[in-house]
Amino acid sequence: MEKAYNPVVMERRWYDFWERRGYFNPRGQGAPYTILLPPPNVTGTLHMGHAFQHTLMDALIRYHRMRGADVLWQAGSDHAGIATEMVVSRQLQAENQSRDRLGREAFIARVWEWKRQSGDTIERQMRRLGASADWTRSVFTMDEMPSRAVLECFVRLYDEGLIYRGQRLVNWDPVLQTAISDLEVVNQEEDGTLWTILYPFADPGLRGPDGRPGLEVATTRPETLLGDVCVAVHPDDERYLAFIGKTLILPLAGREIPIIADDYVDREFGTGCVKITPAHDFNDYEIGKRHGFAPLNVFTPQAAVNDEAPERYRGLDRYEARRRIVEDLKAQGLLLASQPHKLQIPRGDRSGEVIEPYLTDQWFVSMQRLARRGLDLVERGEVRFVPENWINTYRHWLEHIEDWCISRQLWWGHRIPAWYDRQGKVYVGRHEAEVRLKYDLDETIALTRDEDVLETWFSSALWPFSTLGWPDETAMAARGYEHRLPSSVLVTGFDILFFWVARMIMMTDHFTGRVPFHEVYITGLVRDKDGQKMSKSKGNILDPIDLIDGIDLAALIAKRTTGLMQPEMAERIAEATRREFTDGIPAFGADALRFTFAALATGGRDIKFDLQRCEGYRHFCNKLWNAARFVMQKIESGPAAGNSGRGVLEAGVAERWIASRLGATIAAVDEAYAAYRFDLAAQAIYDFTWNEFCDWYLELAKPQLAAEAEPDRAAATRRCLITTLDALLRLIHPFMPFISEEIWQRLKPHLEAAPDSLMVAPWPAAGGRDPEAEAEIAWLQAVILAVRGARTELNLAPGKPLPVVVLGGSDIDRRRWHQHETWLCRLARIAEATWQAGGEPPPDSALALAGDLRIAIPLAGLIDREAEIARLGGLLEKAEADAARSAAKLANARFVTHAPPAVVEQESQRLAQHRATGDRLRAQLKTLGVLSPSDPP
RNA sequence: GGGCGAUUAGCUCAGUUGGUUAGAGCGCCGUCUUGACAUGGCGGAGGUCACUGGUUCAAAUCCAGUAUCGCCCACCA
Repeated sequence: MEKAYNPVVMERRWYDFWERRGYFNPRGQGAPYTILLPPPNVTGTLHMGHAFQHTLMDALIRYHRMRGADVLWQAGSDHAGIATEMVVSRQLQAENQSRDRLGREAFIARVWEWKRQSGDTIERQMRRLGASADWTRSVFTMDEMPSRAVLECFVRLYDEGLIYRGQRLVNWDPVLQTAISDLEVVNQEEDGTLWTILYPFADPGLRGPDGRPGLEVATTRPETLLGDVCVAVHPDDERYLAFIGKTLILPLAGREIPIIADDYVDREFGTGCVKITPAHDFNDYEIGKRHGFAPLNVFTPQAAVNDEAPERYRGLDRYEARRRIVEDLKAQGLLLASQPHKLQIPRGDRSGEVIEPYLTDQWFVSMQRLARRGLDLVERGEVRFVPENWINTYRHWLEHIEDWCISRQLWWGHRIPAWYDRQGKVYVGRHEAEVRLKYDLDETIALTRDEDVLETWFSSALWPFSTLGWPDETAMAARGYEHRLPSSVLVTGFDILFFWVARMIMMTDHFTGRVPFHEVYITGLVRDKDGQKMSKSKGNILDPIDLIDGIDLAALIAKRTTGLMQPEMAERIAEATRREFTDGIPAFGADALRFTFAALATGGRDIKFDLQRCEGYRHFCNKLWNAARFVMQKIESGPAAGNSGRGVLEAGVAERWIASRLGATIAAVDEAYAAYRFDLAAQAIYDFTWNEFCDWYLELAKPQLAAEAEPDRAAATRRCLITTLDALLRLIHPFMPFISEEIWQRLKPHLEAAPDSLMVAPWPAAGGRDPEAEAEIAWLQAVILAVRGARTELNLAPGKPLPVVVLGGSDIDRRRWHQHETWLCRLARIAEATWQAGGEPPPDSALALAGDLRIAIPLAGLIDREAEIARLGGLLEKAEADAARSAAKLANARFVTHAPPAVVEQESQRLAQHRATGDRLRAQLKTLGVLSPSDPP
């Protein structure tokens, strides 16, 4: 084996090997275990969030595959309507072309072309990460199979009355010119102005509460004034009681509008008078409805003023109209005040544009009934969230859900299966022929199909069963519908809990009567090392591929600064990047990256991604690599004991110990997987590998391998090296598939009845513990650590073997010492040990304490007396403080009577131990000439 | 305005039902080119567990409140 771990050459080797052998496909045996890949959008490339989630999914998939399950990781991708249209539109713009000039058909052809060339990017990246998804079953949301499910569901929901079409106020993006759902609107607090406008009374004789000839109305959107239908006050507001039912003259428009009472109005805010514009505000829409006012729409779809408004304002953009209206009001003396005001601005999550409430015809899914079921299923535990507190968020949303606007005025997506006759009557069916048949329409009636498409999340909501061939029975049988639904677990981010998870639960239940998955593991967000959200505009994105392969500084800066929405940020981003990555990013390899993600995945909270962590796990790979190299050298240098009972019996205490520790580690890892605690699993593996296998077992093995006089022992040791490394590699494989396979393939010739690949090798069983061996080695470690500690603290040459005198101790200590003398001498660098039954240690010696043992290191002339006195003094101080604390506890009668006997017993043993330690230290100090260092406590 | 979460070593985080002297990695200090590994070995320093009060024999852990930060939801013009 090469001396250093090198991921770059190695990781290329294995992926094709696995895939060619069909290991990614279900094997058709065992209990089903299924994960649906949240289909990534075809717009982009893999980002850190994907890599994180994919790592966890792949770990689960590989783990369960090794445990013998019939595993399917269902791959796929999403057409991502708006996002993809935007990407392609931007490309067209760069070519001086446009969507509208191209026309619907040509545009869609163009998007398909983009999809084909970019759709593979994510898959390629996932392969680099080692994702063992079944690519042969990969599904795209606009493929024929899922599209059939979309049609079917739409038609059924319509026929059941759960889908309806209607004119409603919706969130409208005036730039993209499409409706979007509530969830696609993000409210941001921004600076604005609150204007106070005087609406004059129609009756010139009237005076308002402050003596003015009208009512003062506060608004943040004066341009919508043109669409006002009334002014509302609170029914109990004494200031305005007298005016309810009177009328006002709408400024600039000159229309007469009434004053009404509605308890929606907050008397404390502004002037207590609210202008009501039903066509341009969601609340006003409701008030208008309550009081029988028809909405008056004064905007075009582009959010310019339309012909309903006075001529002076027609055609003006909404902001231009605002400016002009404020100006005109001021000129007429009707603008009473304007003050800075913070307000929530609704923006489209994709376009970033300010969203208009806008009156249009759209398709909706009626949510009440579906939501009740969706909530019920989770409340009853049929779908379980991990961490479970997400149920609160889920519940709150479903309890306050509004009907879902599913139509989009776009071209890229599933076209709505609705047709209209000349009178605008709507007919819904799977295709035109079915519609004619269903509604008895002959050929003389011209039908035109609805121009709109369904929003992306509609098809996503059906994903758990549309990928299984539903509703086509043949396809369902072929795809294993019966045992793949529900899937085992969904791994996804909280950001799409409503967009996707909730809707899948509702739709899957509605159409199949099943839940889509048993568990939802909700991951946190991957943030940068300072906790900032990673985004292109902040310039702090990391491409997972760059962590795997490495990237130089120039290329990284180029990547971060090209294609920015705000090019002026480029210099600042470049500067920050230079500061953080002076030498670019080194190649960490996919395994180290994956292990980092696993180690950071603590119970669903956001993770700050720190390169140093990744570097640490690359070192871990190197450690593993070198441990394997050592094992390979040793097992190739002589025979190994067989797997027979005899070999096991020959195993020494070190072998029994490492087997016991391995068993405990496997149990811990199993437990961690069951609880989705990837961090704990990674920790257990890391700890075992480094701190037990490498630091102790390999060191204990060395003298056994070198003992030529004991060939059986060496053979048993070789056997143990083989079995432990084998099990360890299996344990590591779900997190680090490449390095584990690479090493395992080299180990394979030494294994009996091994499969072709580690990937399909069985998961190791968590064997029983061996308390006797654990106690024995714990004793050994305590002695070695005590001697080493004393040596270094006294600045004794670390390499030089020293003679020691051992005092005290029990028969067991004595037996253990003699039995393990080889190890003690080697690992603690002891030249020779002399046992002394009792009495004083040699003068001028240092003392190491391990349990009841006193180990004196006589070093006349070499020892720094003052240093040793200081060291022992420190230890004594601590022993006395500990003893005092225990004594105080035991002196407390309430403790002795209330605490469980075991705890009291433990405490008194502790006290005895501390006192004994103190006595020994005092005795030792006395031999160094320190008289009565302190009185016993 | 509601809801959720966080606050533990210089940094990033563990700490399961209350019970040794609160742990890990990274970083830091000292030391060692010993035959798997300097991407390493050995040893070490470093914490009033945000704050206040309460429950308890015993609190990082349970309860109440406070502070700071973050996220989600929400119709104050």
